[in-house]
Amino acid sequence: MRNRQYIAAQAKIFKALGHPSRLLMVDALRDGEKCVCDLQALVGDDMSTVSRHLAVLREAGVVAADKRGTNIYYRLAICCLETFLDCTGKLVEQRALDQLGMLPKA
Amino acid sequence: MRNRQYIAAQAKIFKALGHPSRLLMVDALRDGEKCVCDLQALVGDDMSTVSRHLAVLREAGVVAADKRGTNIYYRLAICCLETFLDCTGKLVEQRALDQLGMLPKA
DNA sequence: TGTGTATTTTGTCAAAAAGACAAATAAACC
DNA sequence: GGTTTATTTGTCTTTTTGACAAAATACACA
Repeated sequence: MRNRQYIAAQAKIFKALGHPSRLLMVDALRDGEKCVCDLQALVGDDMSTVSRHLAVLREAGVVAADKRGTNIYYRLAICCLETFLDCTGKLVEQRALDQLGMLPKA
Repeated sequence: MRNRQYIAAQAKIFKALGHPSRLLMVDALRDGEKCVCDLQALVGDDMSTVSRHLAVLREAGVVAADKRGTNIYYRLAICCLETFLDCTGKLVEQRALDQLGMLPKA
């Protein structure tokens, strides 16, 4: 099923992951759920900015939240991230190595 | 290795995939390499727009290109896309179903 | 060499996203 | 009930992205 709407919804997921702060938070959530305050401390942005980023991730379906006590805890809602992050990580490393390999030419 | 630069480079990959036209092209490339003209026909955008999108994908390391004869052929440069697209696809489907389930409430 | 074809680059503009700050909300707890 | 704490929302400014058109490049081939 490769139609436009389907692709657009998938693109939304990728887009949500396509920001350093958001990816950093998502990456941290691999260790388990965290409250907004934890995530704020992690990325160091203004609280309102963090909240907005989290909203983007929620709307894309990447994370889910639930309130317990005083805090709101976020957790991953996407199961397969692990392998893909490993994969993109390898790609990043490979490209870094390739670029080192290119340097001698200059 | 979860540092900022590394995360940023990974975010760049996600960002590149986070556009409907780009994801559509990437998805099409799962079937094998295609020339720019094929991809342009596929997404239906202006040729210059397609070219820009391809540049984004290239710079993120998602695709690679080589010229043969008159045309430039693009292919996937990222191996693990298959499983992740299946996964995000399932997520999209699940969310669509969930939303249908929500409707009766309204 | 000249010509047509495929692709990329650049200019310009409109639209979307990010970030900062203040204000609002909500819920827990005294 | 009022205060504190955690989070979201409104609004504004700045930055980035995307689309289309026009110009430039590259290059195969007659």
